[in-house]
Amino acid sequence: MRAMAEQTSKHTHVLIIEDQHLMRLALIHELQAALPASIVHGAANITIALDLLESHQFDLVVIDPGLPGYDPKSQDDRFDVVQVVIELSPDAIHFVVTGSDTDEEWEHCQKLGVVGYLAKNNLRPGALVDVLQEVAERGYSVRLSNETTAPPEFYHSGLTPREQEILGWMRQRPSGISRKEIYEQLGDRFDIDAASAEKYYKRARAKLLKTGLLPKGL
Amino acid sequence: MRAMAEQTSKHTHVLIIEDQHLMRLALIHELQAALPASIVHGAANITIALDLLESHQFDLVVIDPGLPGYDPKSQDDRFDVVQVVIELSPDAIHFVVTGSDTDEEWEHCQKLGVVGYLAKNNLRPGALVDVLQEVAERGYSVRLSNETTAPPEFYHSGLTPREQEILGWMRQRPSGISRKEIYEQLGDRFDIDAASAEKYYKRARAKLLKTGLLPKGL
DNA sequence: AAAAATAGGGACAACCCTGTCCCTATTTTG
DNA sequence: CAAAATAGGGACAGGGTTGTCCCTATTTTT
Repeated sequence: MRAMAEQTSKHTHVLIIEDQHLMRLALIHELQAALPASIVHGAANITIALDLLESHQFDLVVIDPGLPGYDPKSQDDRFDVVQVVIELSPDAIHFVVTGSDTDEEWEHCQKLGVVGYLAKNNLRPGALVDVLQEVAERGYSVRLSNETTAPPEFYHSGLTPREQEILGWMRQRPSGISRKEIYEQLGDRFDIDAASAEKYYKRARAKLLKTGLLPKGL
Repeated sequence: MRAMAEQTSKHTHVLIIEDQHLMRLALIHELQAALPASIVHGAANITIALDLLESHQFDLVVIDPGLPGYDPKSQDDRFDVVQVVIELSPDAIHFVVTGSDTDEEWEHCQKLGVVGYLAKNNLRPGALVDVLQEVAERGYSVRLSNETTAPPEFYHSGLTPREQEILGWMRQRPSGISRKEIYEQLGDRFDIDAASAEKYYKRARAKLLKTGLLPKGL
């Protein structure tokens, strides 16, 4: 009485192949945020990945070719992983995520069937929605390594995520822009009232003041 | 009227230097979980890091030596980053987190003053508490790369974190162990009632059944 | 066959986060 | 000076998560 049609649901089935545990978890979270109705599987090594590929059918597979057991300096080894995975999931679309990206590797991966090539370096929270959309529109998406000018981050254990987020944006306020304008931008961005954004900022500020520590830019 | 004593609070001040955004975020979360009363700063590149090191005093600095602008194949470049950071924060303890660890690099880092050397490969969620304790007890902690036998992971967008967690543990149940025993272990581990753990598992199961998808091991 | 384990629920309080609205001083800007 | 912006709050509803307790069938074990 086994159910034959296991892929009847409307969910997107995703597989993440990545040996760094924290990165794999982060990618899983990113994927779930980008694809609200999704089921995401994680594989820490190629053995598990092959098992899952044989027993499930995926719509999207994300591969980090830098797996243990393969020589990280050997391009052939890296491509082997990608090629095997693609052969086992011919109907899925495939992304490669890597810490050491090169233009040549992307070109080679593209020939193997990869449509997304993303440097870990250039993969920010929330960026996957853009990547997915770009793939849908243009057929591929490439984000090579990029020395970013990200502002310093500040995390206080007493703040809620919203407060953290609002505070992060406020700390990037360019001179000449009033806070009020930021509140409006934030309200627009998060689809909340500007007054609410203001409230969050004030509460965050109050918390930091109480503990005697708020960053320079207020 | 500037406040001179900025480090009066009881909080632990942490700096994470890591160029991969998702990994940096993950490390920040891990640190906040491991050090409940902590203030964590993140730096995506060495420039920001140096700025922060000059303007703040840290208790713990976590460094990924594989920063852009440095030749990843050059050991000298990697050590340079570590050395400069240590010189600018002589009172802090220093961890190195890297995707490409070697025994020799650890030995060299140790001479520079590093007390924690962790392969990203071998850094699981929650592991930092153990690392911190080991450092406190033995003075150092090393976790070199390790081809782990992690079980496959399964994430469904409709499950709460607790349900996700309980389900993850339940899926690893060895044969011969009853679910009830797992409930008791979980209750012990999360400091909740075994009955609550059972409840979470059942609810998770119900949700998966409703969408027509539950992993093989029930 | 009796006992234990399991499936599949309902009800409920407590808590936190979110989001909205409203208020008054004080400071800065035009 | 007058107007706008900012600091620093209070109150409150709604929602989700957590955690506890309780219930009845069905299945498995002993």
